[in-house]
Amino acid sequence: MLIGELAKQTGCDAETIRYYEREGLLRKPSRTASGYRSYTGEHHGQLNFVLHCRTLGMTLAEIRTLQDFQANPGFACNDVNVLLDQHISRVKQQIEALHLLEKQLVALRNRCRDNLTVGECGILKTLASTSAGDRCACDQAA
Amino acid sequence: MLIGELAKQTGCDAETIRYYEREGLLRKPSRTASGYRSYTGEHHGQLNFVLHCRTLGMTLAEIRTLQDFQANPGFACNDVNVLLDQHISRVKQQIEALHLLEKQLVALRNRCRDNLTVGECGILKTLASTSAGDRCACDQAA
DNA sequence: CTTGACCTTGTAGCTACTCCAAGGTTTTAA
DNA sequence: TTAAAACCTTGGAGTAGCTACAAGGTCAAG
Repeated sequence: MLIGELAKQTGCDAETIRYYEREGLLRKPSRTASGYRSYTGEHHGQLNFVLHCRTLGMTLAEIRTLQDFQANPGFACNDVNVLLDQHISRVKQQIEALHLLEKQLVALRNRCRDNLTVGECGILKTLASTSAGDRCACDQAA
Repeated sequence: MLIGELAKQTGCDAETIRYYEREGLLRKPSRTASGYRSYTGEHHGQLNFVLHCRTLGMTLAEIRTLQDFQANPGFACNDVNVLLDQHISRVKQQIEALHLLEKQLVALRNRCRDNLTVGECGILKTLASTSAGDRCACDQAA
């Protein structure tokens, strides 16, 4: 199977597949006589593992860690649980930060319900007037 | 005021201040005889505006747009409202995606409540077995 | 035998910084 | 007076996770 076919089957861009190979997340495939990458079902499975982890928001480093676990089936899987728990709590933090952010944005938005000029706009006034000390801890939110 | 002083007053790193200047978000300050940047209260206010927008998760491009509005006080501020509304709906989408993500992660985590070996771990099995077609639309979540 | 669809490598771009090196300036202390 | 510490300068590289492009090689169909 050439890279285009694997890309089609997995829904992953061919450039991204090459990128994952460079990053060591995908075993290097054999090559055809003309140098084209030639993939097997095993590569397909490995790529799906990576893609699945990515949709769950894991970083490439985390995925690499999970792959290391996979390579050592006899080890205790507690570390897998820990990794996942950390990831979950990170997601929870993000959600919380975004909720706070949303509240602030809606409050800001409510400062200009009318159709005024930019000079009178409560939103821009608020953004300009607030001092840096009032900034909240939601920097991580974005 | 030199850059270090402005950094201290605003809580913004000096390198970031120089970066904002390069990116056109901060007016270029005058220089001392020895070439040091010399800031005024106006710069202080402008930087605070940028920082405040950043804590609200706005991109630098959005902030530039808002600054353009500021420069034209006579214009209708409706576009400001639109920009903010778009930003709010983006944040809402992110929150939703993260909620979905969290649910999936917790479900995944529940596949291994015991202390098994990696080979028996339900988490890795699930991650490996799920096909790409099952991937959800939460890619934007991270 | 040429057109088009594929593949290759290498490099640069994206966001919003952050860090570093190599050097100039200013202040402070011995 | 001089030396060290604490500033400042520019330019360039690195971060994550791709994405896009250029310049070229390969292959099947018409």
